[in-house]
Amino acid sequence: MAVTIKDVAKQANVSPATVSRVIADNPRISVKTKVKVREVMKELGYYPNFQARNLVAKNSRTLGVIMENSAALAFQNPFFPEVLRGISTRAHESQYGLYLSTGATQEEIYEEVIEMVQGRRVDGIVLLYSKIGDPVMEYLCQSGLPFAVVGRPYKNPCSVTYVDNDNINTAKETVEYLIGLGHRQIAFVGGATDFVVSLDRLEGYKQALNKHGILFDVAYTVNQEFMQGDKSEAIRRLMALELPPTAIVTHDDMVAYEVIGYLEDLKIQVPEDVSIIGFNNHMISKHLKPPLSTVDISIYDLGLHAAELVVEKITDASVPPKQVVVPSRLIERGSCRRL
Amino acid sequence: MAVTIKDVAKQANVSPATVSRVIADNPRISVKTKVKVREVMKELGYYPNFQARNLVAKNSRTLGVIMENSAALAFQNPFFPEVLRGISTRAHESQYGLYLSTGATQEEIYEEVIEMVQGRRVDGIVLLYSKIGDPVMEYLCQSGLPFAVVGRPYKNPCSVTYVDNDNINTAKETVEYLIGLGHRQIAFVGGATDFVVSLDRLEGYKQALNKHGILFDVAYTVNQEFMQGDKSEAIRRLMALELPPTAIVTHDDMVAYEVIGYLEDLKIQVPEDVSIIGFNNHMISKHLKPPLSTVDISIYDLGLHAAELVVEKITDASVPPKQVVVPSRLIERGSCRRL
DNA sequence: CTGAAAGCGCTTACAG
DNA sequence: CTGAAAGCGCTTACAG
Repeated sequence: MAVTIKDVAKQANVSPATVSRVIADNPRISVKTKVKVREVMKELGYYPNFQARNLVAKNSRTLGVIMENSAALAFQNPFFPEVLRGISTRAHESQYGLYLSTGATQEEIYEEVIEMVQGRRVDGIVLLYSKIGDPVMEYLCQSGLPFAVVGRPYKNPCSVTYVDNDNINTAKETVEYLIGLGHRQIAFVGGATDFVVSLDRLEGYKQALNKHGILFDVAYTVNQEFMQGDKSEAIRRLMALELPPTAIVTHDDMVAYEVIGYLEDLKIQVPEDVSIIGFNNHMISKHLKPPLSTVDISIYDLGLHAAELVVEKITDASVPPKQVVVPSRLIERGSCRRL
Repeated sequence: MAVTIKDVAKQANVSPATVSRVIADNPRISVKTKVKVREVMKELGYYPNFQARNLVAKNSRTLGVIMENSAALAFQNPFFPEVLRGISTRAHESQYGLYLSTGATQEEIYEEVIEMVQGRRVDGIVLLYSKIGDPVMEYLCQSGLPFAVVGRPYKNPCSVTYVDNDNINTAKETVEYLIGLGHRQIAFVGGATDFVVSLDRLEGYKQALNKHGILFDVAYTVNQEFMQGDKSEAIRRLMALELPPTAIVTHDDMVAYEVIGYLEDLKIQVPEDVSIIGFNNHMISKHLKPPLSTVDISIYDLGLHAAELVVEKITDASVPPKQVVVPSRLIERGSCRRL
């Protein structure tokens, strides 16, 4: 049997209440008593039982982290580990633990989140994605539990606390960079269309084209869901257009390299024939061939701020919803060329 | 205030004990009562409080997952997300939650683990690494809590439950594959030397050389710590040997590509001048140039089995320590050539 | 088949 | 400065 507060109390000749106060470092307890109790605690190897403590404290000092477990994609992508590292670091600073969702489908996740919240398993939640019509976010909103989203919510963004890049402008500037290099036929390979980040980047892409008098044409866009089918076929189709793209923006570095692979199959060289640009600045991208121009979106900071916001909200329920914009920046390397 | 068992009891005109039994689906409760109580639970939106339930049940239905958060490396590497996906899947099947360590240093992790265990936060633990002289594993051993390690323990492996590849033989076969292609000068770029996996693979490397009458020479080995210094310099030195390697085995695909990058800086081509082989079969490796020959170590299965073993041990404390060997296989692609 | 009571290990007003 | 008592929300022998 584990040693409890009673064992310590008995051994130290004080009441359990006093031991509890020593643990909480209550200033009304004499230094002498504290020293003695702490000695006994060490001697017996006492550690507080979290379940008991949390039950009465009505908190858990735990943050729930909600992510999708389904797609191998979600995991292979460096986004998840890096954002988690940011969350983890910030949580550890404030002595919060991390509880991870394990569900694979949207339904499983939904059920899990409700259990976490209603079951008082977590004090707050970091939602690692923002998608359209997501019941999880809706539930979270009406639950009243502190939470922060990594990514802009689709509906009423002002009432939700979130961290995001300015994806619209980032995408816009990225496309304008290519336009500045003389490109006019620019393709866009985006992520799944139910993610807000995909919509935002597509919007930025459109805005850039529009600003420079280039007509938007869906034929130049490829989305992730489509790519789940036959990716190489999607690229083949793209390059078979009457005016094939001279530049391609992709939503992730690894996807960029995959596209480069398909282009090579078609004897199309990067950057000689086609320029390409990625997102996320994967650690390896600068070492690969060609070194990839990419947008660094500061994934670690996204996680750090999300955790920060949740902890703040837990600590002080009266803070209004906040939105943090994490800067992103274009890193020029060798995968784009001037026309 | 959240709705409790008492609220349900009152509304359903039964005692709290009965409600509790309905939750547990106790067969001694009449169907009629069950139906009524369940109705009320749904009506009031009742969810059990985990803290309370766990306190009396003396378990938490939670698995602790211990990993290192320090190195950006640990996270960028696809190993972590993929092994977590395996763990997550298996845990979810048995309705276990996942609690993640957040510590960055070995000391922080050590403290966290003790708190998790003594504080009854978790019912079992998956340790995601095995390193020499790790106080965490020693503590876990003597704690009596069910745990499983991903990776062979350095000391008394027979008394610890773990999952691993047969790293010695895998490395041996990998090197023999290169020897079979006519290579004699084979370099080895391994991970940090305090990880058992690194030792094992180095051992396999040595065994292969020895078996084929090739003298082992440390000059042909580069370890990760060394590489933390100046990686490109390490490769330069390697290639400046009197008999430079004609083949290089690296412990990770991404490291392999980084090495390839440094080789290219030296105007050395892969596979024309040097053959190279990776580990982990990163999703992107088949798309990159050159397509990388690599050892697929079934990371997902490593996680799946580790979780399986812990759950089994939790369910039945009497099961003896088990060791599961997950198969790995060499995937031949275009980065090696016959001499 | 169901209820009253005790208890899991802790915290926190309330007294003194 | 410290203790006795009540209670957090649940479960589980023990009765009946």
